[in-house]
Amino acid sequence: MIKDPCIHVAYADDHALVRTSILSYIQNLGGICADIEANNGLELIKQLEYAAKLPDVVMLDINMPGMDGFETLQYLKQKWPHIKSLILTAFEAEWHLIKMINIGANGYLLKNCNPRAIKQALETIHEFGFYYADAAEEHFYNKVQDGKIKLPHISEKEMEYLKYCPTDMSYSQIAVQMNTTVKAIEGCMARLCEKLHIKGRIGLAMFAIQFGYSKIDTKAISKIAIGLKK
Amino acid sequence: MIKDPCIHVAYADDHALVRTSILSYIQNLGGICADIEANNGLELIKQLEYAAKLPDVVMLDINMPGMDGFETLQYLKQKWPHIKSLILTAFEAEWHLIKMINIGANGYLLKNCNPRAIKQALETIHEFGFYYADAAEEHFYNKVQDGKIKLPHISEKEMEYLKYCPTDMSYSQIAVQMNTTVKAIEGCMARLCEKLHIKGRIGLAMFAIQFGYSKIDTKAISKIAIGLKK
DNA sequence: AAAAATTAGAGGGAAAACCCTCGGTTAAAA
DNA sequence: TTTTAACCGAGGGTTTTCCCTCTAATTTTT
Repeated sequence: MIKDPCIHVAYADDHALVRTSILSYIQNLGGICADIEANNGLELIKQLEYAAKLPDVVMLDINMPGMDGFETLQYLKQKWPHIKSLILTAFEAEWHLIKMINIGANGYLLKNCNPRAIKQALETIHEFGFYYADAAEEHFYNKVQDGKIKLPHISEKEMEYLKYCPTDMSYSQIAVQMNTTVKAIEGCMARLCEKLHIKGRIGLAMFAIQFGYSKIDTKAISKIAIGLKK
Repeated sequence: MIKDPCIHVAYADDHALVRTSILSYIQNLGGICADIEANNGLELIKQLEYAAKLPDVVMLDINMPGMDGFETLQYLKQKWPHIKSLILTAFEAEWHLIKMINIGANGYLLKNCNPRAIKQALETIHEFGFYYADAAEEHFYNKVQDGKIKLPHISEKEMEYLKYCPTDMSYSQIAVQMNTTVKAIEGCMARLCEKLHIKGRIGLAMFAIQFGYSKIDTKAISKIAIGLKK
């Protein structure tokens, strides 16, 4: 059997223009072959199931509609543990990085990185199984792996509260939705504030938005603010 | 003089990997020549000032550190009115679109568009001065131009309030920062709610974040939530 | 099985945010 | 110029949120 000199990659990102461009860019750099691209995690998984040849490395965006990067990586690691992964994301948040390391990401790259870094990342991951941008990141990675840096655990109720948090609903309305009492919501909120070292509902709302516990419909809020219906 | 068959473009986007990839992609499509790229508006303008030849079309991202797409376009239209512009943004918000049309953008394209659309957009803008993705967008564009769709006016005080809105500061603290009283803040908030058809401070906070009236430091909130210092 | 920790929820009081009305000022329009 | 309209801020009352304490249930450790 002849050794394939090419690293085969797949890439899931909802920004088609960005996705196609990046794939075309890295293919032009040579040594890399882009076989599969998808708009979100679910699409990617479907394609992998029917693929003649699984990719060596999967590149994943975090924010995607339908199935996001976290869920997708979780599924991939469970179904095809040997496939390597590179997270490609737009914003710098240790929360995301830690979460991804815990799930088992093999590399993590920001979209504002030096363009040449992506080829190196893919090659390093393919060869050694890991990619660090620098020594500091490697140090951080090791600490997370050793359990020295942990994400606070967020319970089901708390997640549900976070979902309603960046909303114009009052606690009594949220209580109805969550089938509980105002007092329960207040407790939920107080505990979250404590474990996240965040002060007040607005802070929690920002947290929820930034880290994907809640989404806001940009398009809708835009229309409301302009005064168009719906 | 020989006619230059190539459309010269410049592109400002803080995501270097995305920027380089997209420029490389469109150059490969042919007929387009990428001369200048920058991390933000200020960098772009500096480069344009010393450029031997100004580009035909400038592509702009909206969210950029330092100088964002709005400020940049405003400056460009005032200094070099003949340069055409194409806004390239990740998220769909009529608010942004209207603002850009008002400033004088020649085209507006989402990053999740069909990759081929970008070449067409650049060519159409270069030739005719405008690009619409479809008839609906053209219709919308005309309505904005005719003043049939307007953005509510936001006063200085209101903008300042919006800046502090997605914050854990209480109104009394904000009042100190803004050198005014709690009552003034409350009035400010009530008027904003009315003109934006938004209910409550949290809603306004979401609005402020989404439309660039305030920024949150993702990195900082992430560290706080994990419990690391700073 | 006892002890400790985690999670959930209630009470009550203090503080902050919200709502409605109104007067005064400035700026634009008739 | 008179009228309109937008902007800013105050008063006062209501609702919501926040904070502190305490109890109960469940889970984990020892």
